[in-house]
Amino acid sequence: MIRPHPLDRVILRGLQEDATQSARKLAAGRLNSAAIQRRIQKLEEAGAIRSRRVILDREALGFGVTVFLGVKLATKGRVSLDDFERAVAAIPEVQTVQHVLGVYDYRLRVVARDLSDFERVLRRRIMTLPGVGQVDANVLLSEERRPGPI
Amino acid sequence: MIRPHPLDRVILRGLQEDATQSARKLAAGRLNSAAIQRRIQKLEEAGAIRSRRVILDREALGFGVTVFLGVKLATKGRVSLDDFERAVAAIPEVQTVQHVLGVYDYRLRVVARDLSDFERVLRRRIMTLPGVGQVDANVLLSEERRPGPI
DNA sequence: CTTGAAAAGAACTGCCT
DNA sequence: AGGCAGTTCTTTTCAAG
Repeated sequence: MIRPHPLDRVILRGLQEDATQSARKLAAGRLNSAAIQRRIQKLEEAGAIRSRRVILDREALGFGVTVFLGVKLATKGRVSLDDFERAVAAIPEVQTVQHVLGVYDYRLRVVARDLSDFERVLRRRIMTLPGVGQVDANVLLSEERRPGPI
Repeated sequence: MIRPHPLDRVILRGLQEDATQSARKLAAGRLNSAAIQRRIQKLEEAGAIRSRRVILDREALGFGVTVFLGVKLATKGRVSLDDFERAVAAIPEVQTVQHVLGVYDYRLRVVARDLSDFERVLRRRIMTLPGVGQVDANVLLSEERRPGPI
């Protein structure tokens, strides 16, 4: 397990907010940019940083509807989990697949152009998935991502 | 609304997987790096790209437990929504706050070091939030993020 | 583990097609 | 809008404290 140095925590927090920040800005006078650079590299090698990605604005791109689906499977053998996951992977509108333990078996983040587009996805793609039992839905109104603990 | 050029779709898809990719790699022989560069800048100005962030490996950092909470409020006036959101914002373990319409009123992504740490957060932090009614939980087993439609 | 400098690479700009 | 070339900034590497 990685126990990040206090300086590393500052770096990780900064990169979480904006990954384009140069090492020089992250240093902010406290340290040399090369030192920060080395710390970032160490963190990446140690696996603390999983990936660097762009977050798209789906609404600006014409996908104004985001819905979270909670799925309960009707049949839960190992094969049915594999089948379900394989079939879900073929649906382009599904942005995230989470295998969970609790009220649901799977949670899906689904994006669509509008509600009627979402209905199409739900009827043709989701409800026809192998092994699907009950499906609950929540429509996203607003979302705030926060740094979380480090 | 932004209607991205086919080339832009390729670029956005690439940047979603790995935002460190240089324009040269994204071009991949098809185009000049400067052309890609300009397209990326246009996309950023148009608001297609919301932000660039690092995704941390919480497990590697000692936060092995991720739980999704579905929260139903007991009282749902405008004031209680504001109160709830303000109070939630003060909990460092809460990584995401989603205001939703459907089965729940709010969905929270909560990270903790282990299950007993999570119990502490749940009892001391979540259940004491103003206006909280019923709380459902799902423990994350595995997660797959996919590109989604563009 | 930090510094400072030098080398390599990527991003941005103007001009041309 | 794509290509080319020059400038600037960032990352990377390395010797040294």
